[in-house]
Amino acid sequence: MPKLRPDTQKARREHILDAAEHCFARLGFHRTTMQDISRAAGVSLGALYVYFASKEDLIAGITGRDRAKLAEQLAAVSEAPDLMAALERVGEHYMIDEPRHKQQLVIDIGCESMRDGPVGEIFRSCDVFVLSQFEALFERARQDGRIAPALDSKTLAQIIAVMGDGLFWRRGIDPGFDAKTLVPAVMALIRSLLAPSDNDPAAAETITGPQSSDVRAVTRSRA
Amino acid sequence: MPKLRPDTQKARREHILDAAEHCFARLGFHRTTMQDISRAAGVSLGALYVYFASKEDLIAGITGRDRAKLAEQLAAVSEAPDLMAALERVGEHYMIDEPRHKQQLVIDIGCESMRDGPVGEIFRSCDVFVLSQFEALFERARQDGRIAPALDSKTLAQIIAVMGDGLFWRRGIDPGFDAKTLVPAVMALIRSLLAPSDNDPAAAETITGPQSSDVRAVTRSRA
Amino acid sequence: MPKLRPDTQKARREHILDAAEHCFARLGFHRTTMQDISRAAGVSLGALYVYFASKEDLIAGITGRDRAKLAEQLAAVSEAPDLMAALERVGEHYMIDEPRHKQQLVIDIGCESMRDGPVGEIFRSCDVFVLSQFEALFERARQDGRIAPALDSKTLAQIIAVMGDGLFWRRGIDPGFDAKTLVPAVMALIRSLLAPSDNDPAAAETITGPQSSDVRAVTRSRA
Amino acid sequence: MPKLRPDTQKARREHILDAAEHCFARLGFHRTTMQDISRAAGVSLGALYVYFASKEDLIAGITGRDRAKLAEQLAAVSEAPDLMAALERVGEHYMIDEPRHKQQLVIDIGCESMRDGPVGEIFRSCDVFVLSQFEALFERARQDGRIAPALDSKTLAQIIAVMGDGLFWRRGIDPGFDAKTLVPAVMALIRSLLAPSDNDPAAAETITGPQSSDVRAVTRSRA
DNA sequence: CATGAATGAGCGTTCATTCAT
DNA sequence: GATGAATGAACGCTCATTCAT
Repeated sequence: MPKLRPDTQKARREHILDAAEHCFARLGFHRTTMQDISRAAGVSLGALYVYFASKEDLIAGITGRDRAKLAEQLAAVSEAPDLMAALERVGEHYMIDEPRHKQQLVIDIGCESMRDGPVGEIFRSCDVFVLSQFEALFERARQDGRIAPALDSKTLAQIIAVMGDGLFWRRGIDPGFDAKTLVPAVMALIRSLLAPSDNDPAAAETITGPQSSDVRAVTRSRA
Repeated sequence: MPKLRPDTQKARREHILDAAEHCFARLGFHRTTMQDISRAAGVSLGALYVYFASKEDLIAGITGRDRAKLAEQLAAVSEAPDLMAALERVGEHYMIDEPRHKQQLVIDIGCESMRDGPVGEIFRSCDVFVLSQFEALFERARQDGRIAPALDSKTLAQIIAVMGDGLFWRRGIDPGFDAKTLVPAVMALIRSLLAPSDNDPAAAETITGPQSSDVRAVTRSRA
Repeated sequence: MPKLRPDTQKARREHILDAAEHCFARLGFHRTTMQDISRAAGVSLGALYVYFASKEDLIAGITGRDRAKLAEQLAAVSEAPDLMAALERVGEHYMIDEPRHKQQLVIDIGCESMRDGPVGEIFRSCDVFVLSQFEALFERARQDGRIAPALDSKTLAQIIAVMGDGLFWRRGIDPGFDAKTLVPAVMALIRSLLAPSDNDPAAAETITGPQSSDVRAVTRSRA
Repeated sequence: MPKLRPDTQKARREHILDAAEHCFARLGFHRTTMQDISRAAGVSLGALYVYFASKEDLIAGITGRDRAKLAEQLAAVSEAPDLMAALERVGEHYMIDEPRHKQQLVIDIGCESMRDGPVGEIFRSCDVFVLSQFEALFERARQDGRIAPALDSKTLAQIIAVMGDGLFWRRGIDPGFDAKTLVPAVMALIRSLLAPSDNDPAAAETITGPQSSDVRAVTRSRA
């Protein structure tokens, strides 16, 4: 069995990562055994260790993959003509399209990252990256005159993180979580923070007026 | 040997719970061994099992205690003359006064609660309780004319939970978390959602203008 | 099961050490599993770890026990009226009375000690101890006029070690090893090095004369 | 694909054996993995198994090579005009010129040879061969009148082995081993055993007096 | 012949839980 | 009631060896 073609290797790695993600999401990091993952991936235990040096390395792989995906999405938001609409799409993607166990996985990894170790380092670096991406995004938007927030970009990024993570957490933790209601409500909140003016010079009025009507619309849709 | 007096039993239980809380907060649930806890409590391993049937029972106990405490605080908020000020005090208590360990403990417990089992049940029942308390609180405030929110009380309660849990999560997860800036900012957001009319019947319009001044006020008040 | 009496604990430790010694001697350190030892000791795997923290700790225990025993023997030699006779008794004890697998065990431990680690440290400290004991023994004997060696005590101790270890090694390694012949022959060599005068002022003559006759006696006994 | 030329095969074998020797010497037999060796040899894992059937087969190969080398040296000693000088050169070669690694390797192999298996067989056959070579050597020297030992040749060979192996062992095991002092001292002992008469027919009497001067002579000659 | 990915039994060690004292 | 020694299944991980390519 000579050297595998790099793309075959890559594919196998991804396949194992998928299996691991699935197991971790269902059972949690600690309850999942390497056997579980190897079985789920249809691969021998030894083969697992050919691709990943340790259980933690699997988490690192999953986190890295997620970061790459989020980076792409953030880049797309950054270039979108309508900032809020793009942001909303990202929010809906994560909170509605994706299965709930993805959130649970992120929570598990975050939980694991609290006591330091390699997982913590990776998770933190990913977090710093996302925060700085958001900050840059808002800074650019502000300079382009597309938003007129009262808060500085860094704080803005942090509040977004608080709300995004809050949604993540609640979706993972609360079986009664109502994404359809809460995501738009949070988005309206974000909109009020950013005070976006998009292409509309009358934007100043969208802050109170339309925003509250948005909120009401959401409320009505629940009725 | 006669049965221990009930209050001695109770005290011993509390003492063990304290030790367990300490260990879980420092090491996390999975890394803490029953030996660790028995040692920290100055109690034999066997005695531990007299008071708690299993490791999970210990988290259940901790969660229950926390619930009682939060219920008390919520009751106090409910009876406070100034709703927002009371809410702010609760927020500051959890996010600033309490050590970071406590957040990490809650995150750990929440994480554990995701896969069903006794911990999940307790945690969820606690969550439902808090949510309903908040809902009732807002409903009463609305009927008293103290707030004039655009959203229904249930959604309001859920958004508060999202933001509260978001703060909890970020404080536990992010070593660079800046509570002094973020807690007031989130409080201002909540104020804008509730549109409290405590002293001002025109509160509904304070979303942008007054909101930002609110933020500044809060920030100033902490300096 | 309350605290075991210290002597019961000690006895259990010794019992496990015996079992481990037996296994290591038969199979070697690396081929012996903790299961093997626990089975041989009639103890559960977990109980093994109550008494010894690791596999290496077992080696440490065995080595420590051996050192204590040798220290006793050396002390006895030191106080014996007839130095050479006492030395010979020690040599015969180790090379003839004790089963061959004791040598093999020592060789195994020494082998393990070469690449550093905790085993190496223990083994080396034991070696230094024995060497210094020998040196002190010879120094005292020289000052008492009981021996008149041409070499200094330190070198003497080292040569004794070379010959003692050589005998150990060969007994462990060579199934055809003839202790009955070689131990006396080596003892005669040691005698020639020490030039003992015991209580006999005519000792100078015992160096060549009796020594060679000793050697011949040994040779004859093999015929 | 045609079979490789026999000398290419031979060269590859030697090359792998070199790499294995290096790894074993540094890490020990058990800590060295087949991967280590294949990497050190710059050869694929599969290729390793083309040349050597197993890990044990590698030690067997190394041992065999050593035997051939020692046999050559012994033959040279046998033909040397000055027996003791030749013996001394061999001793100095092994104990001083060669790196300590080599001793450790031999000890490792000997250790491995204790529990039977192919390694034991090879090692033992090598040992028997060396012993018999020594015996023949001494027998011839005695008949030629070059030595006049008090012991028979077989015992002589065995004592030489004890002392040689003792030096090997101590050099491998003891970081404080002082070859410069001990090798000459042991050589003087051997000289006293052999009672060589090369230049001096009165050699038989040199056991104490001349012996010590011999020791000094050897020591001086190295200064 | 050469390759190196794949295998899987087996290792040392941990720890929630039990129960004889 | 209290003790802590004992249990043993289960864990993450290794590595000699094989064999499809």
